[in-house]
Amino acid sequence: MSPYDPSAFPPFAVTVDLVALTVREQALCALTVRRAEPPFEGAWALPGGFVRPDEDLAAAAERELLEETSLRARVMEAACPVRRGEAHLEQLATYGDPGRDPRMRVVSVAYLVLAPDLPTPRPGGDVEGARWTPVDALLEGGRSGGRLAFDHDRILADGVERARSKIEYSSLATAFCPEEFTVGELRRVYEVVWGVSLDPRNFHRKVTGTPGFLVAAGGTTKRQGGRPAQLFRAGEATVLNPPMLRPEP
Amino acid sequence: MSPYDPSAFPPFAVTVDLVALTVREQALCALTVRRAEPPFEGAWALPGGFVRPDEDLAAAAERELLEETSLRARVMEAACPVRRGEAHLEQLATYGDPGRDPRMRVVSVAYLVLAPDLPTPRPGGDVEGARWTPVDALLEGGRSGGRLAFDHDRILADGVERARSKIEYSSLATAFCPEEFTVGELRRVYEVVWGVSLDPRNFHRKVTGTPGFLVAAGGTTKRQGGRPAQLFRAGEATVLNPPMLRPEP
DNA sequence: CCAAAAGTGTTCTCTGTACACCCATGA
DNA sequence: TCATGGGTGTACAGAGAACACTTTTGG
Repeated sequence: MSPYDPSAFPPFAVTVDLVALTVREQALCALTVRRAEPPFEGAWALPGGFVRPDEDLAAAAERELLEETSLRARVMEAACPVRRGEAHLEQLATYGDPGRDPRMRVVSVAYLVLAPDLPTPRPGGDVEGARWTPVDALLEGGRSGGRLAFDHDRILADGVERARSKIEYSSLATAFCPEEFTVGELRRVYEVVWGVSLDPRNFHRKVTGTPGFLVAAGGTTKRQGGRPAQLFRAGEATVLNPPMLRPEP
Repeated sequence: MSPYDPSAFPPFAVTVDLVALTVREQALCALTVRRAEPPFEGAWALPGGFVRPDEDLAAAAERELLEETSLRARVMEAACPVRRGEAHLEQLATYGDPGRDPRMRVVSVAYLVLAPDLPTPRPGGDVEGARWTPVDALLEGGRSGGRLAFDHDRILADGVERARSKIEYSSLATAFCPEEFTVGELRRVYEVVWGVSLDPRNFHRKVTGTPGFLVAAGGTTKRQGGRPAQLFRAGEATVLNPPMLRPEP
């Protein structure tokens, strides 16, 4: 059996699935779409679709995201900080269990998207209903709210875990923030994603003291509650050294 | 365009490729095979092959590894320490650039294998020549020694980087060791994989002081040079907290 | 005035680092 | 005896945790 006989390879379908996360209303939310056809008709699922014959995997993920949310993402390469208005996109893992799709053999490459909160989570194109759903309701509370189609529960769980661990040692938490943000807003991202509460004083010293993490945006004030806060943008740093420590409960 | 029309999916070939690493003679080595057919006939490549129609991706990786090295691997799931004689296996990433194989569209799921040094790196089955090659020669020194086939240089680089960062915060370095090993042998693993030298005294305190990392194997001595050293086995811990810090040069 | 969020300073503790020193073997 | 690697003790510096305290807004 020669490893590359072009005529004898088994037929596989290849898709991309998206774990698109954002922070909305004090909750970590994932983008879900409602399936319009069987199997799992009417069930919620992660957005995704076929990779086209001459399309790169990451390009397929970007296209699907754009089609369903009109959100532009940018592939994360080493030392590539997220830019204005663009979401962060990275490969998560590949799921190819035989039988994960009841009709045929489908290998799905999952991508993780970290996006700032959007004014409208407007569904676009051919998708019936797309919306942001709190991941807590989809994962642990999923017994009542209903499970996601296929193995998307596991893909979502893997994506959430990747996001939780990655903001520990990278500057990726800023991908959840708008272009300009305050230290308190960034702290709320960490608190929501990790489900903990952090000391505001120590957090402030930590993030402002890490070179390259934040740069002052000049504009020095904004209303959030009490005293006006300085505005920052994401700096050039991509890795946090020393990392942000996740407290244990 | 419905996302799951069984008759309309584009044809893809799906393969697994292995980045199998071990520590031999003070060098981090990767398993390479020599290609017997075009394209890249005669060139070195990572071992790999087609996923069978009803085979899970991880099972395909295990099968390929067994066929080419008679090495048994075990899929790494959360909280699953490596066991006696078995290698560690985890999914690395998926590579699907159109044109990465000149003949057809091939999506390759790469797996990372961390193995102890083997008595014989014996090639098995239908593979012409399989051998362990120092990764330094394959990566930076690759200009002279010759590049790997396809995009395997990049896959190998990603695998090495994953291994380097993963032994920082997990107990995976023990996967490079035989079942029973000394603290000095474990330290040499870190030194070779990272390409640094570590303080033996502090390293000893660190690893023996981390609960669950090492357990004394009873047998208390062995000859390695000077004074006899205690023998240990890998403990139940999988994550290192606090992590092992990689010194900067 | 009070509540709420933004910042700053200080103290304590923990752990990583550097290095002196002793132990047990082979040659 | 010396060289080699194994293992312990100790002192110093840096960073995280806890928290007192000041600043600046809105109500």
